[in-house]
Amino acid sequence: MPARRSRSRASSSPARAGRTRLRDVAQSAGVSTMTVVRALREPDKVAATTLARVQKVINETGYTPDLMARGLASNRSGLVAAVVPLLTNSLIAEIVQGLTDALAPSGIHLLLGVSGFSAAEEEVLVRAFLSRRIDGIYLTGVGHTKETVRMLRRAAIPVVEGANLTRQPIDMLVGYSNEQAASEVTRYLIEADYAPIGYIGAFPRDNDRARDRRRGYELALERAGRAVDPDLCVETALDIDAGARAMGELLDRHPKVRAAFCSADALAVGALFECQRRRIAVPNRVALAGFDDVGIAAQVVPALTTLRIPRYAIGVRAGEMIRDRLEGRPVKRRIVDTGFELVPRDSA
Amino acid sequence: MPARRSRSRASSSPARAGRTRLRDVAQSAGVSTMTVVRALREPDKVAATTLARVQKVINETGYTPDLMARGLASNRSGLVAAVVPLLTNSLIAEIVQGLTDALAPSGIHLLLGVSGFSAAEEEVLVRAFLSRRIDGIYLTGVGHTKETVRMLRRAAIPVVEGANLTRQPIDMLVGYSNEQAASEVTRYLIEADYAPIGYIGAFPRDNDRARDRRRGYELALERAGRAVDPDLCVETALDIDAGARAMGELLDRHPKVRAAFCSADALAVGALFECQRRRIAVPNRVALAGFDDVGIAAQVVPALTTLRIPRYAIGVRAGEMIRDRLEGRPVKRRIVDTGFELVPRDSA
DNA sequence: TTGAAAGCGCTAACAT
DNA sequence: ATGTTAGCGCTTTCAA
Repeated sequence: MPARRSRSRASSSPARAGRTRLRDVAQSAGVSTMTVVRALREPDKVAATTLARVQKVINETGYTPDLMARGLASNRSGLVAAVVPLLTNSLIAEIVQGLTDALAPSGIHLLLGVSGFSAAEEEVLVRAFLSRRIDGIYLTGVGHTKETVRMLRRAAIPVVEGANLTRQPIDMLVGYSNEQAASEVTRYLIEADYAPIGYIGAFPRDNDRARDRRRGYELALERAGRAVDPDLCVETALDIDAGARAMGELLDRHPKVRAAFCSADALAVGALFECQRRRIAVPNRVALAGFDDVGIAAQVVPALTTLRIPRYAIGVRAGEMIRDRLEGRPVKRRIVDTGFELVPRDSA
Repeated sequence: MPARRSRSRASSSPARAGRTRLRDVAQSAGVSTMTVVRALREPDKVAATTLARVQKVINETGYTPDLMARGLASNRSGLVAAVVPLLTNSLIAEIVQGLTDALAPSGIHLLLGVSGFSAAEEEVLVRAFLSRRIDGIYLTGVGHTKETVRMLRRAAIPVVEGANLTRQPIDMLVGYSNEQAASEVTRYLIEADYAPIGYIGAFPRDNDRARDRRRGYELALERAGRAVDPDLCVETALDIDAGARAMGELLDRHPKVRAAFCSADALAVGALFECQRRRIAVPNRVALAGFDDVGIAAQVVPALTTLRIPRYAIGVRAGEMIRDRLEGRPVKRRIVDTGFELVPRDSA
């Protein structure tokens, strides 16, 4: 039986075309692979002279470990996934930014999945990521399919749900009560005596944050003894254009609407522009309030009254929680309520 | 020599705690592993009855292939990386969105790296991603360290640089001439007889797009026989706040400035708000032009004159080019010039 | 302080 | 149409 060439294990004779392997380094340095591994990870446990020899070879060859092989052998991929509904939203982008920033120091890489506000798509992504043996995962919101939850529980990896609150997180959670927050903004509008107060929000389907925000709006009205008029509520896509169109619709339907609570700054900003186009004075004829306190909120004229949440910090905290778990540090609180803060400005 | 238990290959006796493996499926179905592989990937090559048996087991066990092991064995990770300078910018987020959308159908996952406008950090990320055996990579812009280029060339994987043009891409490229585009916007301002025309742009360091845009601005002035006054140019961070501050600075330094070319819509929008705060009429007293035609540009009042580039399409095209290469389809054009389009609106 | 051997779960190449 | 075998490049366990 002639030795096969194509997949021959011996690296000696035919000059290997591929990358330098651990074994190549070991061979060149005249040591075993284990010694190289130790030189890399626990240098103190290797004799100084041996260490020097190994490091020299590593530098010369530019050896980099194959993270794929390492992952297979060690049962640790060094990969953490993040599933977000969309990327083109300042709030979400900041959370992801926080995640990558928190994970980078540990050499963990981020696998990004965009679900398009679909729990089914989220499930598909989670399944695929699990196939990749991710070490942890960040999920937007607290609404997921049964199957998503089941798979994640079974995988027994650190899971952080973010940007909302629930009693029964899959594992860990860092967020705030969207319902309470929205209710607070609405109460602020109520106390300023605006009436009627309309609602402009994102589609609630597969979006628990949006649903809870609307609920908060309704709750505040009810608590104030005001009726909730579904006709004053417009639900739409989550961007500036949509916000503008929604405001137009609201104004057409209810020319006398006196205020609008927009469940996202992007929507509020769009609404503001629509008012400006119609020469409707804000806040004098219509007051506007947003949600998230994204960068633009403070800059727009009039500055937007909104609700501040620690956008970037949510991502960072989530990343840290995952890291803590992976590195064996106990996570004190599995549910972190970041809270929120009403930011009254000029638009309401 | 007693058989070791802990890492014993035999899966029969001790009920395996871990996930179902290919071998487990094969065993349960009473076939070899290869038959399971074929059932999964080339079902026609498997007898109907065998196929049914295998699929039954797969369904029952919920078997999912271990992509890590597959990657190691097949030398294909199914991972594509994207390195972007930051995420909290609408333009960039849309490109990444396009990338994931284009890659998803092939089951390729996106590894996200954020470099923070640092070529050195980009290099670190590229090196790490290469360690992970990525199958392809998207890089923002055409300016990279020598070492980044060297590593990528050596890795011989599909590389797409995006959002700018160069004669010598590392491999493939999909973008447009930032210089020409900026020059065109500036020329538009010149022909409208605004003078002097200021410049507000992102820091040029490790940002070739920003550098080229400023060059385009200067070029247009020179071609029109106008002097370039560095004092009319403000460089800053890339967000709305920074744009507002930059505009303030420009107005303070040159109260008579008649127009400003902002090398990104985020900056232009910030500048517009600053003008509104100072009750400076746009475009009557100061004309403003942006760049990118991000969603907000059309909505802001007055609507922003800007330059449209196919934001989302750049990401999609880049993703397709990588896929084509990976799937063995010849890539006709390695350099795709997407072009751009001046969008005159109300702000200038 | 160092090394040998087995194996992570899969695929590629070569049988039959 | 199905099976056998030898790896992918690393880590783990045990031994020296």
